[in-house]
Amino acid sequence: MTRPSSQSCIILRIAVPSPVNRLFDYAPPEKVATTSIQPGIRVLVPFGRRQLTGILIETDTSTTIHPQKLRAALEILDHTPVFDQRLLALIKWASRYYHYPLGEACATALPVLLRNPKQQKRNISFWWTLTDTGKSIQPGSLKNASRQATVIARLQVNAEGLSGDALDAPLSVLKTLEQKGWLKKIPPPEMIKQTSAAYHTQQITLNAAQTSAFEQTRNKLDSFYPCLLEGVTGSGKTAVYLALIKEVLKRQQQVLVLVPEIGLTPQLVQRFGEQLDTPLAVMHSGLNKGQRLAAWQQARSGAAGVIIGTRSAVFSALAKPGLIIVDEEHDVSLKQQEGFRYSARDLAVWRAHQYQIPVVLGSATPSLESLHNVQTNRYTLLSLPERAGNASMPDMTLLDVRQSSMQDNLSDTLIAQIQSHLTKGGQVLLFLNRRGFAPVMLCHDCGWSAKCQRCDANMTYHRSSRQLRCHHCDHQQRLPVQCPECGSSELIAIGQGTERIEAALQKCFPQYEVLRIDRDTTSRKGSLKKALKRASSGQAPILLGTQMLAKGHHFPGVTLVAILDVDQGLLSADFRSSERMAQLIIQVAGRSGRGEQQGEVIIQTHQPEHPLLQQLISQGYPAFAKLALQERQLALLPPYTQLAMLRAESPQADEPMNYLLNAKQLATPLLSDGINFWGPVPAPMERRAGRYRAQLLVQSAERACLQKFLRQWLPQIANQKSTRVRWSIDVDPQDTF
DNA sequence: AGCACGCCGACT
DNA sequence: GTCGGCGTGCTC
Repeated sequence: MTRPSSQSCIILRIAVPSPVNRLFDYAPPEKVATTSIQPGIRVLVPFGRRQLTGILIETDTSTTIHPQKLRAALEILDHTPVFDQRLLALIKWASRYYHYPLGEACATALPVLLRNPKQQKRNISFWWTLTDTGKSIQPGSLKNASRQATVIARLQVNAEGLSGDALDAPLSVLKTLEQKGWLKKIPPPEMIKQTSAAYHTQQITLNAAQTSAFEQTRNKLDSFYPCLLEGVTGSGKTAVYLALIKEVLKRQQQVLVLVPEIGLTPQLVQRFGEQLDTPLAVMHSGLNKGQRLAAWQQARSGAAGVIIGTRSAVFSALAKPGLIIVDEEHDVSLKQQEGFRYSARDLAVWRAHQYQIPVVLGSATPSLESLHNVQTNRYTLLSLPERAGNASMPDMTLLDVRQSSMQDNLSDTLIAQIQSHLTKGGQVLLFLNRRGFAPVMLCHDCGWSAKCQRCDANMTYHRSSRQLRCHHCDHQQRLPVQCPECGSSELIAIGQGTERIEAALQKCFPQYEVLRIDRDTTSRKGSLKKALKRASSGQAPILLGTQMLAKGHHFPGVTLVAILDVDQGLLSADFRSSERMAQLIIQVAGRSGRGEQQGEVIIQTHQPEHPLLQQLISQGYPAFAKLALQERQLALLPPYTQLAMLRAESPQADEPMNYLLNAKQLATPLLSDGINFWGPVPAPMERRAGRYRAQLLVQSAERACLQKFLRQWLPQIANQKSTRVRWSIDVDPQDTF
């Protein structure tokens, strides 16, 4: 039997957001012009009993699917692809490399409003704007039509118009307003024509090192040019970014800027906004659905010259990309820690290669991976060795606190130093990466300690709320008055958190204000901003906080920075912990002496002879990194080898280990040279939030070898039937626990 | 992941 | 008799 040779032979091969990692074949919907069928468009498809938004990956003329099983797609949702060819290639590559289903990878790359089947009836190809009549309407006069009022109000503040989706209103509402003559459809904005004259009005002054970094990159704007901009804190990396961005904007191209987290976005956005004469599209977790879509559209249409966002922005559709910048490239938050575990930094480099444009990775404390890439000549090193302006680098000293008298983690020497700086009118910043009052609550009479019911962890005592809280799950309870074991009322708080240090500081320095900044004091919206303002204005002489304080903020009055407990990081099981600790020390130290006065940094430790710590303090980060890289090489760890972590978890105690042992067995027939297993072992904190966890590390000297192995192995793991065990694979893991 | 089907225990 | 527990299997 022959098939009709009509257009019905076209098969749509679609990536559907489902953990089933393969494509699904569909017939085209009825009456659809074949011209609109191109890879990268969204297609509404029936999937089992549901309707899902999939992405068309390719078309074919035949299928191996039984004709009776082949269903027709319901609707073509786009005229122009949401992913152009190069973006689709990036997502495909990432899906393969991180072993995450393509359909789900596509879904995470799209704004929610475009992946929710209920909301996608509206046409994103058209934008709406107010007519002259519409402009004069008072939204308040539409009492009985609040949705219409909202639309009018939003368009009144967005003169250039918004798309139907960004307006987040049903089409019926928009149609009504159109009929009333208040609204009209407009085509999406084109790339805004920028007059190059505008960029000469505000010249950026660069010092010699900045000029050199800028010029080297500017000369490579037409080619793939991966470079590491290593600039000590305060050396003015942002000025180099700005100068480069202006060059790219002059060429009518866009710049994608990736930043680690929302915390430092406002400062960068403000500075960019002041210096650049182009709309900025900002993408971060604080936006609502409509705002996200608006930003996405500005990026895709080219209306925004600069797109600045957190890691998911690496998937933004870009009209005319000319440069990618990854700020704080060492930051762990650039790697997604669950689900689609991609590294935004690594994907940024891949994307830049694909577009043949430069990618600038900036950091004061580059990752060992990037430094290794410099050593092997894959990246060019651009360095800014000196602080901009008059500021000089702070003096760092290790303070050996062994056997010295301590009050709540503050040694006498440190207290004296704090006093001295305060007397001279300086501001003091103390850093402790542990919030709460005390990490352990112990019964003095029987030795009972407060453990979390759902985790293998002690509960932290929070004195202000008189609560015990687990920092690993959401569990919290009131502090018992008596020991639940023996009834004793002698419950004692062991160890120090920021809350306790705050109390100690208030006692030591009653005449000075202590400002504590951690997740507990800044949970209310806007309170962090307020506290940071108070800190940077110098109103509070003593600042105390967790790593929230470490990143990117400018406190010009700070002359002394103290790191209270550095030992924690040196003792951790993770092989990256010393790198993290060093980065944190340098970042925190960078808060000191950014103004005119000389800064000082004191690091309290019980391990003053620790070689990495010694190297860092006496020779600085580059020397530390060199030593740390040698250790990695000897230990056969990244960046000299490649890792992938298979994790398993279950509410049942022995299941994860058994599952991983079995997975390792499955691998035996596949094992080729160069694949090594480390484990399986139970996770260092075996039980977390009521689930038992185990892990198996796979190591190889060659990326390709590891990938080839995973490609054969993972499908077999997926076939292992186990209802309770959940597993995941993490390529290039950031945490090995 | 959903969502159904299916096969066994405690209820009005 | 059926309501509902979660094991098993499929999605073009």
